[in-house]
Amino acid sequence: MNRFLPVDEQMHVLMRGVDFGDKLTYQHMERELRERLQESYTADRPLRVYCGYDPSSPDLHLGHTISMRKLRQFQDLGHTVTFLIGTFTGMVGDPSDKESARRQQSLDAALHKAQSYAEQAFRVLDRTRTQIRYNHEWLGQLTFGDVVGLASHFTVQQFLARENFAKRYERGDAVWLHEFFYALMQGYDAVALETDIQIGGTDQLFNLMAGRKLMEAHGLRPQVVLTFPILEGTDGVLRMSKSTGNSIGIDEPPGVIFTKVLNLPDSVTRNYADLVTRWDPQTIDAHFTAVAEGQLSLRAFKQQLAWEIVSIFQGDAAADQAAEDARRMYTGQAPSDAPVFALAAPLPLLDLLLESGLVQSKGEARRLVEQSGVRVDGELVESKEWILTPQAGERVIQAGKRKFLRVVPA
RNA sequence: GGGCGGGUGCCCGAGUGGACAAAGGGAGCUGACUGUAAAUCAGCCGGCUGACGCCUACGGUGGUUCGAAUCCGCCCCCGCCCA
Repeated sequence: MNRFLPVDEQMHVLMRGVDFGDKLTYQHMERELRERLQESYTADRPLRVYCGYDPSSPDLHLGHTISMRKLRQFQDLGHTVTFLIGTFTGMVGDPSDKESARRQQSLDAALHKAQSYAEQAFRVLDRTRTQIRYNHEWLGQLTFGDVVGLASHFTVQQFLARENFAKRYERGDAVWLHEFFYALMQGYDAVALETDIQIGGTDQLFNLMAGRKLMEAHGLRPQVVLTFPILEGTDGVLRMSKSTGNSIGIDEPPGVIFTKVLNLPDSVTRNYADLVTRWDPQTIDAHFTAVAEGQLSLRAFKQQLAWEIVSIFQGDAAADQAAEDARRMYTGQAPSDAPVFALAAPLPLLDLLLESGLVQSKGEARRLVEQSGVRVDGELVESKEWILTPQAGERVIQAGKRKFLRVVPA
């Protein structure tokens, strides 16, 4: 009795969403994947699959989860998955997605962020079947001679052909030598892990291919690479990234995730539905057809999308609560997770806003009132002189559209 | 090592002795409109203050001056080019 599903069934699951810029590459990789799966099936040996994540921020966001969900599929099909944390590569910073050089960080800083990465990863991955590795373990061991050896497999022209480097080079901006090393490092990860398959975003193709080249140079069979589309950020313009402030973290409060999804530009809803949800392509098509034909409002669809996304990472109950809170906020009521402020003695409203953290300074509080942005129990505050006195029951302060505070007697 | 150009508020960027908390843009915030979106319009956008005003701020430091982001000395950092 074989523990693996038939190759065709595995292929059906695994190739879903795969995206290469080039048709020929797609065909090659599809063929190679099929071969490997067949060998795995015949030999009853699981494939080694990995994806690397650089800890540039302490939190994983939806963009990370695309490849993670693919890893999960490999796990569910019985293969061996390595969640690789780029503690070493993270110090250098991947230049792939940047037109300007990224700032470097220390190993300590990278390790610190790696901790929460590993923990958050299990919102998607199966903890019992995941190996977590850190690439400083082997990259930190390489000698200068080793590095020269790795570098000798590439030409400067190959790097300068990359659009991001070419642009900077033409503009006269700095292209640092160590940025070239990034691809070597990631490529060497594949060597060190002796991997069968590496997955990543479409922007990672060059780095993944570098892995193939280096594996061959080390007498290993080159890995199969699979790339997937990039998730747009909440601004609908740039790719999702914590540093550009357009990300949705999977560990954020459910209500925050929910409203962030609701507020996505219409233009990216398809991108999110395709890449983040658990829905199959037919379901997604059906939804968008319904929207196009006016049977489903895009707004209602976004509600479903938001619920789905919260549910994936935090469960159905959290999603239900987030949906309810979104509705309450829309009608001017405090959401369930609004902070509570215990009022012991009479306090000017401006001070209350400041002390509760709703605003950053008293000037901001003043401005907010002047601009008709503050309500107490739904009633617009027109005077900056308001003083709140403790009284029985809960009162709701609203500052702007989104910030709520519940005031209760101390 | 040499030549040249830079370091300004969250970001970009103007400003070369007073009218500068510092043009303009972006981001952000509030309001109107709207679909809880986008776009658009209006306002706000260092801190304290009811306000006058005060404090902090233009890489660091020390000067010149009634007065400096602006001038001078020293220091730190960065970019391009040449070697």
